[in-house]
Amino acid sequence: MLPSKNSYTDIKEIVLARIRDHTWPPGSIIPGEIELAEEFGCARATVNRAMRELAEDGILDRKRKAGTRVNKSPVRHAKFAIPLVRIEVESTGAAYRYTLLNKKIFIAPAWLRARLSLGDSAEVLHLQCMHFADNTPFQFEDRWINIDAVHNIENADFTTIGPNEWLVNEMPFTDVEIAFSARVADKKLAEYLSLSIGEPVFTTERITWLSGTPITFARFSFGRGYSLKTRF
Amino acid sequence: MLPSKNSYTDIKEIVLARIRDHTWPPGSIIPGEIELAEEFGCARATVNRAMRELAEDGILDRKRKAGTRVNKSPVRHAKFAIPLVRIEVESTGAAYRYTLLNKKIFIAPAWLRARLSLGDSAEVLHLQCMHFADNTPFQFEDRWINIDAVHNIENADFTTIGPNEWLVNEMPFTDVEIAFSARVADKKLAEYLSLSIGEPVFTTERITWLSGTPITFARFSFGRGYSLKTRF
DNA sequence: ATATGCCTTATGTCTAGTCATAATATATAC
DNA sequence: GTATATATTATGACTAGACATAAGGCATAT
Repeated sequence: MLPSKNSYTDIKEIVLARIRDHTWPPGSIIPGEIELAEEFGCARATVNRAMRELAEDGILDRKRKAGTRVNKSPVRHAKFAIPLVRIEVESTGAAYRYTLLNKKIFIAPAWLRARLSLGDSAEVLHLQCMHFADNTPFQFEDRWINIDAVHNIENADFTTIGPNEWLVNEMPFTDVEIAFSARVADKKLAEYLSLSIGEPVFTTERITWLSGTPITFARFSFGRGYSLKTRF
Repeated sequence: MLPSKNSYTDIKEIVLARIRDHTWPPGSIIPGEIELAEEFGCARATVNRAMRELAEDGILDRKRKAGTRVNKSPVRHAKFAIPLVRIEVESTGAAYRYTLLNKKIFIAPAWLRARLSLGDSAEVLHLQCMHFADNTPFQFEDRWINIDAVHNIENADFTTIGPNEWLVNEMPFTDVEIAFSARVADKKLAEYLSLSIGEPVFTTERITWLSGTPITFARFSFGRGYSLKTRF
């Protein structure tokens, strides 16, 4: 029986403390919600919220009937904000500028069909564009859009607004896959980003789907020294 | 007045749909929880949960009294799992092997003191180690630990268990900063990771604190072709 | 021994309230 | 006009219940 004042954040703290001092060692099952609610002198819903959030953070593993366990390998979850490039640039105080380099409709190449599970003759809109911060190259965007899946695509000219921003506003999506990697600058990329050939380039790739239908594949290549940060 | 069956996920869907079809354009204020609860025929708590989760996802911006607004720049949040290297390697089916390369106590160098806000004569334990997947280099770990902040550090020899795994099990932390970037392989790194000098290396850096006290700084350099993926 | 279905149980979700708190808007005092 | 106190209001947190659902375990029939 603990003192009266117990919020769900307090409960989270207590549970975390018990995990850290090995009262509840990794892999062990912890008492049920009802029992904990009694111990903490609060409603089960309050315990539930605390436990749910700890499970979302990867600290606990919950299963109906099976109960709640302390996660064996403390997989931490880092949350990254994925803002629009424009916002990201503007938030540094720099002026944002956008340029469309290429825009053309293709039959999807084999590698793209494989990535997006597209049919043999699927048409895609291929766009290449640059995002600048105070006129220094910030990001090169290489994007393919599945034309069949995106309504209204013919009404977008992408000369003033980037495909990312357009899609975010016009096109809903349900699933996203993001990958981060380090790549080598080839001739084209070096030229666009004012790099030397062979320089490392921080790259993110994104695929989005709308309930199973692939919408778009995009590769973002960042300028020299870019670093994606998060704190939590 | 909508049909009866309304869960908080349904409400999220409806709200998202209204944002996407511009019923509630970006920046606009949306009806209060009580009003929405009436419309959807459910309790305010249910609307609250839907709205809270949408706010956590960066879709909405909520403030007491001010009300709930559609976020102007739809900042999406990507969640990455940060597992232990060992688990990451083992999950690919490969055999994990760990080697300690160096272990020595130093007076913290200036750049580290600046990063961790350490005093002039603070002592740090510097460790370098390798993580292998099936005997191919997977990750090089370069780690500095603030000795004053970590109890029991003298009892850890780090020959069989990596510092990351040891710290996760022994040392609580409250704040983490993670940065991702692409770097160039220098001579040492190329040697450790079986790369050529100048090759791009995917790098993550991590700093952790325990309620304001810096615990450790670590830089992880990954082998060729590594890519950090997430899906949500 | 094995497969099927039922029962139990812990979590998941929900309701209809209450009280708390932060931020705005308004009224008041100077 | 400006600063300060006050009322209002929307979200935040919580309670004590309820029913839903998934999954483990047990009993039964084959």
